[in-house]
Amino acid sequence: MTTLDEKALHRLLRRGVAEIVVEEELVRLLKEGRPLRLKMGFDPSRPDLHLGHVVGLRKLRQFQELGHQVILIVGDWTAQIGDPSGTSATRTMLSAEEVRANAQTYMRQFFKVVDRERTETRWQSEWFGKFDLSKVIELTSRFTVAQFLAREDFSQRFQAGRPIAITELLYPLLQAYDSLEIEADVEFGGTDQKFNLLVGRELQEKAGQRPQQCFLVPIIPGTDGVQKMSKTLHNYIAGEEPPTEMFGKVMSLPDWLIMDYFDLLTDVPDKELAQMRSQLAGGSGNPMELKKRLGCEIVAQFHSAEAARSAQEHFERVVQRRQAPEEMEAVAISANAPGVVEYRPGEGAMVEMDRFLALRGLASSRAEARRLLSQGAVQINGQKVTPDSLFVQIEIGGGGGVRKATQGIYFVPFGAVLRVGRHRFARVVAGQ
RNA sequence: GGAGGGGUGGGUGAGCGGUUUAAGCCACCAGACUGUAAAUCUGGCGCCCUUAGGGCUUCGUAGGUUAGAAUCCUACCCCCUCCA
Repeated sequence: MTTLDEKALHRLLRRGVAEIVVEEELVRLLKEGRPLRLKMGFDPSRPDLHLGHVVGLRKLRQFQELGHQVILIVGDWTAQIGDPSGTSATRTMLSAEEVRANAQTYMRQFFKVVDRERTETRWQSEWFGKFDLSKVIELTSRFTVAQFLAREDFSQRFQAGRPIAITELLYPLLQAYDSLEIEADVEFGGTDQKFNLLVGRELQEKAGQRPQQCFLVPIIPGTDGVQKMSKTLHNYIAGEEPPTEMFGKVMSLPDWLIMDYFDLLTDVPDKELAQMRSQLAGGSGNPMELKKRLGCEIVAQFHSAEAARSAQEHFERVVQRRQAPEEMEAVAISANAPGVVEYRPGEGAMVEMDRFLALRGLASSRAEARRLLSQGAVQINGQKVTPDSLFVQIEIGGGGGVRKATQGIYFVPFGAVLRVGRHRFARVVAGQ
């Protein structure tokens, strides 16, 4: 066990913490000098892990560095109920294989942050698999409806006349029982988990166990800057994203989120954070530069420092200087491919651009391709394809079936870089 | 068991016989601008056909009434509330 000085304690219990119940007891536990059992649950119906979760995982990691033990609970039973915090549609039961696959996906990301050596993985089915009705009754008998209605989410819905499924009431109980089973000393969760964690605390106490401390971490806003990061709101940065995308998403964060992210998702020392804050406030710091640093810090955690560097280079090249990326997808043009009007071996081809873009997946439909063209979003070798040039009159075919096309025929040379919008690039190559 | 409310485009949420591919907002896409893929501004945002223009498809599902339906009728499915 590492000894605990005041500075370490401060870092552990102040930064990136929303609330601790009960803090004095946690401090006492930490000073006991034995490895604490830190509980963290995970819902295997949603294996994706994003930065919102990482806030808590980083905290677990910090505890591990002091010698404590993480117990990761795979919530294969609670997953079937659905977390009451949302609009909770009925969940479909997951097969054992699905749960296992999801758990693997999850852990692959989980252990990018948390130390595998100091983690024990437990499945709820270990204990709930042999739970019988008498135990359910015993468990439920320990709590009252009034207690549950104290929870804001439940009481609001109750008063608004919105439904609360019975199983939803069971959810916190099952989660609480997990704590009892593994004899958790501390349970971690976002502030929205407060109720659930408190139920665990209470259950342990009623069962004669030392009640767990509840460690609540802040919920971070998503890339929209307003709502909490979540998959359903499509405002998340996933742990599994490729470096360039992860970096790009960080750059697209609203500026006002920069410091929160630094605070909760990086190890940049408080002193530096304070500097950054004053820079931002005073207008002397460029938010873009800070965001680049943030992007690097985050990408490095999930990939590598090297990946972070090249992601930044990619950003500077493609976004800032508007140059083509080094690597891009190749699109082959052959003589009789759809959209090709005239094929010139060794040179390139005349193509109906809208059809071409749609068929090659560079636009989602022909209508979409037209929109992009008319908005000037398409470039060939850096040359903007202007709407005016849409109306080039060209004769197609020969002999009897002469057809006149008056729209969107362009010459695309082999080797050309095709750019659609800001993000999509392709290199044209000769095909069969 | 009884009474009632509701199912609309990725999300909210209007519309409640024609002027409706269906308001507004959000998300998203593009352009401009910029020290950022921030902010801001502008435009776009079902699909197909050859631009103009035309055609098709969409408002829980299936039928029906009508010159015409997201809007009316019938049946069915699903969701919710209240009383018991």
